[in-house]
Amino acid sequence: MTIQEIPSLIPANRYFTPKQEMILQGASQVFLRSGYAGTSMDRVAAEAGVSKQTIYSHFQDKEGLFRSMIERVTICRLKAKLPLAESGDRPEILLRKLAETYLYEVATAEYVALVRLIIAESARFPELAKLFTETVVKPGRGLLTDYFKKHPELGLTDPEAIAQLFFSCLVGYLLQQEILYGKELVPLDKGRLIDNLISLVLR
Amino acid sequence: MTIQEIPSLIPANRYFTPKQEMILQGASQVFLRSGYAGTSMDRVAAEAGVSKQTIYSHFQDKEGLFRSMIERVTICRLKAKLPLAESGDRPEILLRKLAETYLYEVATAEYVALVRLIIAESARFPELAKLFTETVVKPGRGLLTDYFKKHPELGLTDPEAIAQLFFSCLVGYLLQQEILYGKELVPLDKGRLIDNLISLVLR
DNA sequence: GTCTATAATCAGATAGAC
DNA sequence: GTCTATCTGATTATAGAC
Repeated sequence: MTIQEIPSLIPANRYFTPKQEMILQGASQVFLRSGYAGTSMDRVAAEAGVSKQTIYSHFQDKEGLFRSMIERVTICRLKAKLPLAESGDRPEILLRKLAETYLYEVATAEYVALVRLIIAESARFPELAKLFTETVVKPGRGLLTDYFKKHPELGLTDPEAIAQLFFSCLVGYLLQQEILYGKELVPLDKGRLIDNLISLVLR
Repeated sequence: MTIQEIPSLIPANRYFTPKQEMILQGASQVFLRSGYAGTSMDRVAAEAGVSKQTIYSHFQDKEGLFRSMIERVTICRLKAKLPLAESGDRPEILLRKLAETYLYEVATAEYVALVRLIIAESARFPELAKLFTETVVKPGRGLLTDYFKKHPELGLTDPEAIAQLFFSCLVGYLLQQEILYGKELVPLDKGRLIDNLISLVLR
Protein backbone atom coordinates (compact mmCIF):
# COMPACT_ATOMS: atom_id res chain seq x y z
CA MET A 1 0.00 0.00 0.00
CA THR A 2 2.40 2.68 -1.18
CA ILE A 3 2.15 6.22 -2.37
CA GLN A 4 2.49 5.33 -6.02
CA GLU A 5 -1.05 3.99 -6.10
CA ILE A 6 -2.56 7.48 -6.31
CA PRO A 7 -1.05 8.99 -9.42
CA SER A 8 -3.85 11.35 -10.36
CA LEU A 9 -3.75 13.30 -7.13
CA ILE A 10 -0.04 13.67 -6.55
CA PRO A 11 1.77 16.03 -8.90
CA ALA A 12 4.60 13.72 -9.92
CA ASN A 13 6.15 13.76 -6.44
CA ARG A 14 7.61 17.13 -7.27
CA TYR A 15 11.18 17.88 -6.28
CA PHE A 16 11.86 20.94 -4.14
CA THR A 17 15.14 22.84 -3.94
CA PRO A 18 16.58 23.67 -0.50
CA LYS A 19 15.29 27.23 -0.76
CA GLN A 20 11.86 25.97 -1.65
CA GLU A 21 12.01 23.64 1.31
CA MET A 22 12.78 26.62 3.52
CA ILE A 23 9.79 28.47 2.20
CA LEU A 24 7.52 25.45 2.61
CA GLN A 25 8.77 24.97 6.14
CA GLY A 26 7.90 28.56 7.05
CA ALA A 27 4.61 28.32 5.20
CA SER A 28 3.58 25.20 7.09
CA GLN A 29 4.32 26.88 10.42
CA VAL A 30 2.10 29.83 9.65
CA PHE A 31 -0.69 28.09 7.70
CA LEU A 32 -1.07 25.33 10.29
CA ARG A 33 -1.24 27.85 13.11
CA SER A 34 -3.38 30.57 11.52
CA GLY A 35 -5.34 28.96 8.72
CA TYR A 36 -5.46 29.93 5.06
CA ALA A 37 -7.13 33.33 5.28
CA GLY A 38 -5.33 34.20 8.51
CA THR A 39 -1.96 33.79 6.83
CA SER A 40 -0.38 36.69 4.99
CA MET A 41 2.40 36.29 2.49
CA ASP A 42 4.39 38.85 4.48
CA ARG A 43 4.16 36.61 7.52
CA VAL A 44 5.30 33.57 5.55
CA ALA A 45 8.21 35.55 4.14
CA ALA A 46 9.26 36.64 7.63
CA GLU A 47 8.92 33.12 9.04
CA ALA A 48 10.90 31.60 6.17
CA GLY A 49 13.54 34.30 6.29
CA VAL A 50 13.18 35.31 2.65
CA SER A 51 11.50 38.19 0.88
CA LYS A 52 8.00 38.01 -0.49
CA GLN A 53 9.10 38.23 -4.09
CA THR A 54 11.27 35.18 -3.60
CA ILE A 55 8.19 33.22 -2.64
CA TYR A 56 6.39 34.43 -5.76
CA SER A 57 9.33 33.46 -7.94
CA HIS A 58 9.12 29.86 -6.67
CA PHE A 59 5.37 29.44 -6.27
CA GLN A 60 2.67 30.78 -8.52
CA ASP A 61 0.57 32.47 -5.86
CA LYS A 62 -0.82 31.98 -2.36
CA GLU A 63 -3.05 29.12 -3.48
CA GLY A 64 -0.14 27.39 -5.18
CA LEU A 65 2.02 27.73 -2.10
CA PHE A 66 -0.76 26.38 0.09
CA ARG A 67 -1.33 23.41 -2.20
CA SER A 68 2.37 22.53 -2.28
CA MET A 69 2.63 22.84 1.47
CA ILE A 70 -0.34 20.59 2.23
CA GLU A 71 0.76 18.02 -0.31
CA ARG A 72 4.25 17.93 1.13
CA VAL A 73 3.14 17.66 4.76
CA THR A 74 0.44 15.07 4.02
CA ILE A 75 2.75 12.85 2.03
CA CYS A 76 5.84 13.17 4.25
CA ARG A 77 3.85 12.49 7.35
CA LEU A 78 2.11 9.39 6.06
CA LYS A 79 4.89 7.91 4.00
CA ALA A 80 6.90 7.31 7.15
CA LYS A 81 4.20 6.13 9.51
CA LEU A 82 1.85 3.72 7.89
CA PRO A 83 3.79 0.67 6.66
CA LEU A 84 4.17 -1.08 9.99
CA ALA A 85 1.51 -3.73 10.36
CA GLU A 86 2.86 -7.23 10.02
CA SER A 87 0.14 -9.50 8.75
CA GLY A 88 1.51 -12.31 10.87
CA ASP A 89 0.42 -10.61 14.08
CA ARG A 90 -2.45 -11.98 16.13
CA PRO A 91 -5.66 -9.98 15.60
CA GLU A 92 -5.55 -8.32 18.98
CA ILE A 93 -1.95 -7.27 18.50
CA LEU A 94 -2.53 -5.97 14.98
CA LEU A 95 -5.59 -3.92 15.87
CA ARG A 96 -3.88 -2.49 18.92
CA LYS A 97 -0.80 -1.60 16.90
CA LEU A 98 -2.92 0.17 14.32
CA ALA A 99 -4.97 2.15 16.82
CA GLU A 100 -2.02 3.02 19.05
CA THR A 101 0.18 4.02 16.16
CA TYR A 102 -2.56 6.32 14.93
CA LEU A 103 -3.51 7.92 18.23
CA TYR A 104 -0.06 8.08 19.84
CA GLU A 105 2.36 8.51 16.94
CA VAL A 106 0.54 9.89 13.93
CA ALA A 107 -1.81 12.17 15.83
CA THR A 108 0.67 14.84 16.92
CA ALA A 109 -0.36 18.45 17.39
CA GLU A 110 0.89 19.16 13.88
CA TYR A 111 -1.24 16.35 12.45
CA VAL A 112 -4.34 17.62 14.24
CA ALA A 113 -3.70 21.10 12.86
CA LEU A 114 -3.30 19.60 9.39
CA VAL A 115 -6.60 17.76 9.63
CA ARG A 116 -8.38 20.89 10.83
CA LEU A 117 -6.93 22.91 8.00
CA ILE A 118 -7.83 20.35 5.35
CA ILE A 119 -11.39 20.23 6.66
CA ALA A 120 -11.58 24.01 6.84
CA GLU A 121 -10.47 24.38 3.22
CA SER A 122 -12.20 21.28 1.86
CA ALA A 123 -14.58 23.41 -0.20
CA ARG A 124 -11.95 25.74 -1.68
CA PHE A 125 -9.37 22.97 -2.18
CA PRO A 126 -11.30 19.74 -2.73
CA GLU A 127 -8.27 18.09 -4.30
CA LEU A 128 -6.36 18.38 -1.01
CA ALA A 129 -9.15 16.76 0.97
CA LYS A 130 -9.17 14.00 -1.65
CA LEU A 131 -5.42 13.62 -1.39
CA PHE A 132 -5.77 13.18 2.35
CA THR A 133 -8.48 10.57 1.94
CA GLU A 134 -6.42 8.70 -0.64
CA THR A 135 -3.22 8.87 1.41
CA VAL A 136 -4.54 8.24 4.91
CA VAL A 137 -7.97 6.70 4.91
CA LYS A 138 -7.90 4.50 1.85
CA PRO A 139 -4.64 2.66 2.64
CA GLY A 140 -5.62 2.20 6.26
CA ARG A 141 -9.07 0.95 5.42
CA GLY A 142 -7.72 -1.28 2.65
CA LEU A 143 -5.12 -2.83 4.91
CA LEU A 144 -7.65 -3.64 7.59
CA THR A 145 -10.27 -4.87 5.12
CA ASP A 146 -7.79 -7.34 3.62
CA TYR A 147 -6.83 -8.53 7.06
CA PHE A 148 -10.44 -9.17 8.07
CA LYS A 149 -11.08 -11.04 4.84
CA LYS A 150 -8.13 -13.34 5.55
CA HIS A 151 -9.45 -14.07 9.04
CA PRO A 152 -13.04 -15.26 8.71
CA GLU A 153 -12.79 -16.82 12.17
CA LEU A 154 -13.34 -13.33 13.59
CA GLY A 155 -16.94 -13.57 12.45
CA LEU A 156 -16.98 -10.15 10.77
CA THR A 157 -19.43 -10.52 7.92
CA ASP A 158 -18.80 -7.09 6.41
CA PRO A 159 -15.04 -6.45 6.56
CA GLU A 160 -15.15 -3.23 4.61
CA ALA A 161 -17.77 -1.65 6.87
CA ILE A 162 -15.98 -2.72 10.05
CA ALA A 163 -12.70 -1.35 8.74
CA GLN A 164 -14.33 1.98 7.89
CA LEU A 165 -16.00 1.99 11.28
CA PHE A 166 -12.68 1.33 13.00
CA PHE A 167 -10.98 4.35 11.46
CA SER A 168 -14.06 6.56 11.64
CA CYS A 169 -14.02 5.92 15.32
CA LEU A 170 -10.40 6.98 15.71
CA VAL A 171 -10.82 10.08 13.56
CA GLY A 172 -14.09 11.01 15.25
CA TYR A 173 -12.49 10.64 18.65
CA LEU A 174 -9.59 12.85 17.65
CA LEU A 175 -11.92 15.49 16.23
CA GLN A 176 -14.02 15.41 19.34
CA GLN A 177 -11.24 15.47 21.92
CA GLU A 178 -8.57 17.57 20.25
CA ILE A 179 -10.43 20.02 18.03
CA LEU A 180 -13.87 20.41 19.61
CA TYR A 181 -12.51 20.72 23.14
CA GLY A 182 -13.81 17.34 24.31
CA LYS A 183 -10.57 17.01 26.29
CA GLU A 184 -11.88 19.78 28.56
CA LEU A 185 -15.61 19.11 28.47
CA VAL A 186 -16.11 15.37 28.02
CA PRO A 187 -12.65 13.89 28.50
CA LEU A 188 -11.96 10.27 27.70
CA ASP A 189 -8.57 8.62 27.85
CA LYS A 190 -7.09 7.30 24.61
CA GLY A 191 -6.38 3.95 26.22
CA ARG A 192 -9.99 3.46 27.23
CA LEU A 193 -11.17 4.18 23.72
CA ILE A 194 -8.69 1.75 22.20
CA ASP A 195 -9.46 -1.02 24.71
CA ASN A 196 -13.20 -0.75 24.11
CA LEU A 197 -12.92 -0.46 20.35
CA ILE A 198 -10.83 -3.61 20.17
CA SER A 199 -13.02 -5.52 22.57
CA LEU A 200 -16.08 -4.69 20.48
CA VAL A 201 -14.49 -5.83 17.24
CA LEU A 202 -12.94 -9.01 18.60
CA ARG A 203 -15.38 -10.35 21.15
CA MET B 1 -31.35 16.64 28.77
CA THR B 2 -32.39 20.15 27.85
CA ILE B 3 -30.70 23.30 26.72
CA GLN B 4 -30.85 24.97 30.13
CA GLU B 5 -28.09 22.72 31.38
CA ILE B 6 -25.38 24.79 29.73
CA PRO B 7 -25.80 28.26 31.14
CA SER B 8 -22.25 29.53 30.84
CA LEU B 9 -22.05 29.04 27.11
CA ILE B 10 -25.41 30.29 25.95
CA PRO B 11 -25.91 34.04 26.17
CA ALA B 12 -29.25 34.06 28.01
CA ASN B 13 -31.07 32.54 25.04
CA ARG B 14 -31.11 35.98 23.54
CA TYR B 15 -34.24 37.24 21.84
CA PHE B 16 -34.02 38.41 18.25
CA THR B 17 -36.37 40.85 16.54
CA PRO B 18 -37.80 39.95 13.12
CA LYS B 19 -35.26 42.18 11.41
CA GLN B 20 -32.45 40.57 13.33
CA GLU B 21 -33.81 37.18 12.31
CA MET B 22 -33.70 38.31 8.68
CA ILE B 23 -30.08 39.33 9.04
CA LEU B 24 -29.16 36.09 10.80
CA GLN B 25 -30.92 34.11 8.11
CA GLY B 26 -28.92 35.86 5.38
CA ALA B 27 -25.73 35.57 7.41
CA SER B 28 -26.17 31.83 7.88
CA GLN B 29 -26.64 31.35 4.13
CA VAL B 30 -23.40 33.12 3.30
CA PHE B 31 -21.25 31.99 6.23
CA LEU B 32 -22.22 28.34 5.84
CA ARG B 33 -21.49 28.42 2.14
CA SER B 34 -18.32 30.55 2.06
CA GLY B 35 -16.77 30.33 5.52
CA TYR B 36 -15.85 33.15 7.87
CA ALA B 37 -13.09 34.87 5.90
CA GLY B 38 -14.83 34.25 2.58
CA THR B 39 -17.89 36.16 3.72
CA SER B 40 -18.04 39.92 3.27
CA MET B 41 -20.46 42.10 5.15
CA ASP B 42 -21.62 43.49 1.78
CA ARG B 43 -22.58 39.98 0.72
CA VAL B 44 -24.50 39.39 3.95
CA ALA B 45 -26.30 42.70 3.53
CA ALA B 46 -27.30 41.80 -0.02
CA GLU B 47 -28.42 38.30 0.97
CA ALA B 48 -30.46 39.63 3.90
CA GLY B 49 -31.93 42.47 1.86
CA VAL B 50 -30.78 45.21 4.23
CA SER B 51 -27.97 47.73 4.15
CA LYS B 52 -24.65 47.14 5.79
CA GLN B 53 -25.12 49.85 8.39
CA THR B 54 -28.32 48.14 9.53
CA ILE B 55 -26.29 45.04 10.32
CA TYR B 56 -23.80 47.08 12.30
CA SER B 57 -26.59 48.76 14.25
CA HIS B 58 -27.90 45.35 15.36
CA PHE B 59 -24.66 43.43 15.80
CA GLN B 60 -21.41 44.75 17.18
CA ASP B 61 -19.17 43.61 14.33
CA LYS B 62 -18.47 40.70 12.02
CA GLU B 63 -17.34 38.48 14.86
CA GLY B 64 -20.46 39.28 16.87
CA LEU B 65 -22.67 38.49 13.92
CA PHE B 66 -20.86 35.23 13.34
CA ARG B 67 -21.17 34.22 16.96
CA SER B 68 -24.88 34.99 17.07
CA MET B 69 -25.47 33.09 13.86
CA ILE B 70 -23.63 29.94 14.95
CA GLU B 71 -25.30 29.98 18.37
CA ARG B 72 -28.72 30.33 16.82
CA VAL B 73 -28.24 27.60 14.22
CA THR B 74 -26.62 25.19 16.66
CA ILE B 75 -29.33 25.61 19.27
CA CYS B 76 -32.32 25.65 16.91
CA ARG B 77 -31.09 22.59 15.08
CA LEU B 78 -30.44 20.52 18.17
CA LYS B 79 -33.29 21.67 20.34
CA ALA B 80 -35.75 20.14 17.91
CA LYS B 81 -33.99 16.92 17.05
CA LEU B 82 -32.49 15.26 20.08
CA PRO B 83 -35.24 14.51 22.61
CA LEU B 84 -36.67 11.43 20.96
CA ALA B 85 -35.26 8.30 22.53
CA GLU B 86 -37.79 6.48 24.68
CA SER B 87 -35.96 4.60 27.38
CA GLY B 88 -38.54 1.82 27.17
CA ASP B 89 -37.31 0.76 23.76
CA ARG B 90 -35.43 -2.48 23.29
CA PRO B 91 -31.68 -1.90 22.95
CA GLU B 92 -31.56 -2.66 19.27
CA ILE B 93 -34.45 -0.28 18.57
CA LEU B 94 -33.01 2.50 20.68
CA LEU B 95 -29.52 2.34 19.16
CA ARG B 96 -30.95 2.19 15.68
CA LYS B 97 -33.20 5.17 16.38
CA LEU B 98 -30.27 7.17 17.66
CA ALA B 99 -27.97 6.36 14.76
CA GLU B 100 -30.64 6.76 12.09
CA THR B 101 -31.93 10.01 13.53
CA TYR B 102 -28.43 11.36 13.51
CA LEU B 103 -27.36 10.24 10.05
CA TYR B 104 -30.69 10.67 8.24
CA GLU B 105 -32.40 13.58 9.99
CA VAL B 106 -29.84 15.67 11.82
CA ALA B 107 -27.07 15.33 9.25
CA THR B 108 -28.51 17.51 6.49
CA ALA B 109 -26.29 19.45 4.11
CA GLU B 110 -26.76 22.49 6.34
CA TYR B 111 -25.65 20.54 9.40
CA VAL B 112 -22.56 19.26 7.63
CA ALA B 113 -21.69 22.82 6.59
CA LEU B 114 -22.17 23.92 10.20
CA VAL B 115 -19.84 21.25 11.51
CA ARG B 116 -17.21 22.13 8.94
CA LEU B 117 -17.44 25.81 9.82
CA ILE B 118 -17.22 25.18 13.56
CA ILE B 119 -14.14 23.01 13.04
CA ALA B 120 -12.61 25.56 10.69
CA GLU B 121 -13.05 28.37 13.23
CA SER B 122 -12.43 26.30 16.36
CA ALA B 123 -9.19 28.17 17.06
CA ARG B 124 -10.57 31.68 16.52
CA PHE B 125 -13.91 30.93 18.22
CA PRO B 126 -13.26 28.22 20.81
CA GLU B 127 -16.47 29.07 22.65
CA LEU B 128 -18.51 28.04 19.61
CA ALA B 129 -16.78 24.69 19.34
CA LYS B 130 -17.44 24.23 23.05
CA LEU B 131 -21.07 25.18 22.59
CA PHE B 132 -21.36 22.53 19.91
CA THR B 133 -19.78 19.90 22.13
CA GLU B 134 -22.06 20.83 25.02
CA THR B 135 -25.18 20.91 22.88
CA VAL B 136 -24.63 17.92 20.62
CA VAL B 137 -22.03 15.54 21.99
CA LYS B 138 -22.53 15.78 25.71
CA PRO B 139 -26.31 15.19 25.74
CA GLY B 140 -26.02 12.37 23.23
CA ARG B 141 -23.21 10.70 25.09
CA GLY B 142 -24.94 11.21 28.44
CA LEU B 143 -28.18 9.72 27.21
CA LEU B 144 -26.48 6.64 25.87
CA THR B 145 -24.20 6.24 28.89
CA ASP B 146 -27.21 6.26 31.22
CA TYR B 147 -28.98 3.73 29.06
CA PHE B 148 -25.99 1.36 29.06
CA LYS B 149 -25.70 1.67 32.84
CA LYS B 150 -29.34 0.67 33.25
CA HIS B 151 -28.85 -2.39 31.06
CA PRO B 152 -25.94 -4.37 32.47
CA GLU B 153 -27.18 -7.44 30.61
CA LEU B 154 -25.55 -5.95 27.49
CA GLY B 155 -22.18 -6.80 29.00
CA LEU B 156 -20.67 -3.35 28.35
CA THR B 157 -18.20 -2.85 31.15
CA ASP B 158 -17.32 0.75 30.24
CA PRO B 159 -20.57 2.50 29.28
CA GLU B 160 -19.02 5.93 28.95
CA ALA B 161 -16.32 4.78 26.56
CA ILE B 162 -18.77 2.80 24.43
CA ALA B 163 -21.11 5.76 24.24
CA GLN B 164 -18.28 8.05 23.18
CA LEU B 165 -17.18 5.46 20.68
CA PHE B 166 -20.69 5.19 19.28
CA PHE B 167 -20.94 8.89 18.50
CA SER B 168 -17.31 9.25 17.45
CA CYS B 169 -18.06 6.63 14.89
CA LEU B 170 -21.05 8.51 13.49
CA VAL B 171 -19.26 11.85 13.44
CA GLY B 172 -16.12 10.33 11.95
CA TYR B 173 -18.15 8.63 9.26
CA LEU B 174 -19.89 11.89 8.38
CA LEU B 175 -16.61 13.76 8.25
CA GLN B 176 -15.08 11.10 6.08
CA GLN B 177 -17.94 10.65 3.65
CA GLU B 178 -19.42 14.12 3.40
CA ILE B 179 -16.53 16.51 3.97
CA LEU B 180 -13.41 14.60 2.92
CA TYR B 181 -15.01 13.23 -0.27
CA GLY B 182 -15.20 9.65 0.96
CA LYS B 183 -18.54 9.43 -0.83
CA GLU B 184 -16.62 9.60 -4.11
CA LEU B 185 -13.40 7.81 -3.19
CA VAL B 186 -14.25 5.19 -0.56
CA PRO B 187 -18.05 5.13 -0.50
CA LEU B 188 -19.92 3.23 2.16
CA ASP B 189 -23.67 3.19 2.59
CA LYS B 190 -25.10 4.71 5.77
CA GLY B 191 -27.20 1.61 6.36
CA ARG B 192 -24.18 -0.67 6.30
CA LEU B 193 -22.38 1.49 8.83
CA ILE B 194 -25.37 1.54 11.15
CA ASP B 195 -25.99 -2.22 10.89
CA ASN B 196 -22.39 -3.04 11.68
CA LEU B 197 -22.06 -0.52 14.47
CA ILE B 198 -25.13 -1.91 16.21
CA SER B 199 -24.11 -5.51 15.69
CA LEU B 200 -20.71 -4.81 17.27
CA VAL B 201 -22.21 -3.16 20.32
CA LEU B 202 -24.99 -5.68 20.91
CA ARG B 203 -23.55 -9.02 19.96
C1' DG C 1 -34.05 53.04 12.16
C1' DT C 2 -32.36 52.78 7.66
C1' DC C 3 -29.69 54.06 3.68
C1' DT C 4 -25.70 56.13 0.62
C1' DA C 5 -21.17 57.43 0.48
C1' DT C 6 -16.69 57.35 2.37
C1' DA C 7 -12.62 56.64 5.37
C1' DA C 8 -8.98 53.65 6.78
C1' DT C 9 -6.67 49.44 6.67
C1' DC C 10 -4.71 45.47 4.97
C1' DA C 11 -2.98 41.93 2.00
C1' DG C 12 -1.98 39.83 -2.62
C1' DA C 13 0.72 40.67 -6.33
C1' DT C 14 4.26 43.27 -9.18
C1' DA C 15 8.07 46.64 -10.86
C1' DG C 16 12.55 47.61 -10.98
C1' DA C 17 17.32 47.92 -8.71
C1' DC C 18 21.25 45.03 -7.61
C1' DG D 1 17.88 34.98 -8.08
C1' DT D 2 16.91 38.03 -4.44
C1' DC D 3 15.51 42.27 -2.22
C1' DT D 4 13.00 47.01 -1.36
C1' DA D 5 9.36 49.71 -2.49
C1' DT D 6 4.97 50.25 -4.49
C1' DC D 7 0.41 49.51 -6.61
C1' DT D 8 -4.19 47.93 -6.54
C1' DG D 9 -8.26 45.97 -5.06
C1' DA D 10 -11.11 44.43 -1.48
C1' DT D 11 -13.13 44.76 3.05
C1' DT D 12 -14.29 46.32 7.66
C1' DA D 13 -16.28 49.90 9.85
C1' DT D 14 -18.18 54.65 10.26
C1' DA D 15 -20.14 59.48 9.17
C1' DG D 16 -23.85 61.89 7.97
C1' DA D 17 -28.38 62.52 5.31
C1' DC D 18 -33.33 61.21 5.31
